[in-house]
Amino acid sequence: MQPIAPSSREKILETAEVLFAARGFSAVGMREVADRVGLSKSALFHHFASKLELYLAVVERILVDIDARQEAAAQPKSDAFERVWHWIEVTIDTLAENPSHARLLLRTLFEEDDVAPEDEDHLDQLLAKILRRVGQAIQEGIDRGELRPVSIPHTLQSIVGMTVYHFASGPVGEKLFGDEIYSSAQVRQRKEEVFQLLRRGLLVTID
Amino acid sequence: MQPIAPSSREKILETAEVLFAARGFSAVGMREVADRVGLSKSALFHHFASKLELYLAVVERILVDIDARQEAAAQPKSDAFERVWHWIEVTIDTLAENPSHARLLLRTLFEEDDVAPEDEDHLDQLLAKILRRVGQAIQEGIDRGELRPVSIPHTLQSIVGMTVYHFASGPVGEKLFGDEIYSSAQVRQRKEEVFQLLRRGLLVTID
DNA sequence: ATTCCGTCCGACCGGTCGGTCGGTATCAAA
DNA sequence: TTTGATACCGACCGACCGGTCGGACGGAAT
Repeated sequence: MQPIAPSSREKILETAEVLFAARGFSAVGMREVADRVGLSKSALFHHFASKLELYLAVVERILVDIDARQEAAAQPKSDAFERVWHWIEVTIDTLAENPSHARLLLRTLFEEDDVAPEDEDHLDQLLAKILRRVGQAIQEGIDRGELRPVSIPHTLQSIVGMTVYHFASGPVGEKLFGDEIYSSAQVRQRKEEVFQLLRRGLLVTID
Repeated sequence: MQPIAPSSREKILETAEVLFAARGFSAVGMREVADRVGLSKSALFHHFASKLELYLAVVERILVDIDARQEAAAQPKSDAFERVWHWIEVTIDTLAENPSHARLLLRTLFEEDDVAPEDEDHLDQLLAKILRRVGQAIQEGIDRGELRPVSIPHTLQSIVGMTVYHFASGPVGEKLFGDEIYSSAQVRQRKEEVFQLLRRGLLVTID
């Protein structure tokens, strides 16, 4: 299913991502996507069999991107917390770079699945892979006595909440931070705040 | 605008809350709400001028409830962190009691406002009041030297992320916790995990 | 008995939704 | 030069959307 041609398909995906991220699946019409891309609505259905398929392709693209970025980030660290933090930092970077990722990700995390069983499974596996990577690092830290014996699922939820939600919180976030959530200074501070909170919260001994 | 009769209006609000929370504003039709309540669609428009007004009424109801619960929770605590934590605990209780609250709240937090300026302001003020209450308590703790000099907005975002997101995360949360997020045991553990993370993360000296 | 009002309904409106269909232009392989 | 596949379009479809309208029913006040 690759040789359909890259250019238009890619433009459709990018445009749809922004719209879906901003307003959600059902509030975005195929007509609107088509107009923004500069194609006819029929052309969209040439590239994607249905609206749902387009949506799933958008989500998968994001998950694959995050997974690849985490994978690419080498981790020669021996320190358990440093390894956990390294992955979190990479994820924060990708979320801060493109807010649409964060918003769309948050949607898929808490929205009821209207999804077909087949593709749902695929996306779930991608997501599980990303979470498992961080979860296992925490578990190893606990086993080695470096980290407190926290609940892995609960800690993952906290991490997701502190990262994905932060960069997805649109109007409210902008009200709290004055429209500068995504500025490099604010991103740096976000990292620092989360880092301190997690370090003190997770480590057994703080130096 | 009170003597419209409580019964039907209340049933509409409750039904709409569940639907809006599960699938969002645009994915829910007035016909569906009407059918679930057992009324005709026209009857809904008798009680609420438009779909948007119904949605705003649902959101306001939730915010007022949370605000009232926080207000009702007396806080004779002299300890700064205990006061902060007390409010967080109350909020966690209300979110855990009715998942629809958490989900709908999360939606309004990060979804773009399609809202009219007037009512938007009203809801924003309610939300700001709830956040300010916790924020000021943290600030006082910092001023008194009990809490680390953290960024108030960032800390608020972290708290929201750890509480609202957790109880709003539908399928993903259920996959992590085995369909028991809202069980009293899991809620208790959630409190404990968040408590430990915040206590160690915020306090200057941990005893 | 009449008036009035809150509550509710069925029928209907214009518009938009996701999706289909027949057809055209292009280009490469035969 | 024909064939076939890719990319695209305009016109169209049935279903459904939020919202309106005129009227029916019942109880309370006059």
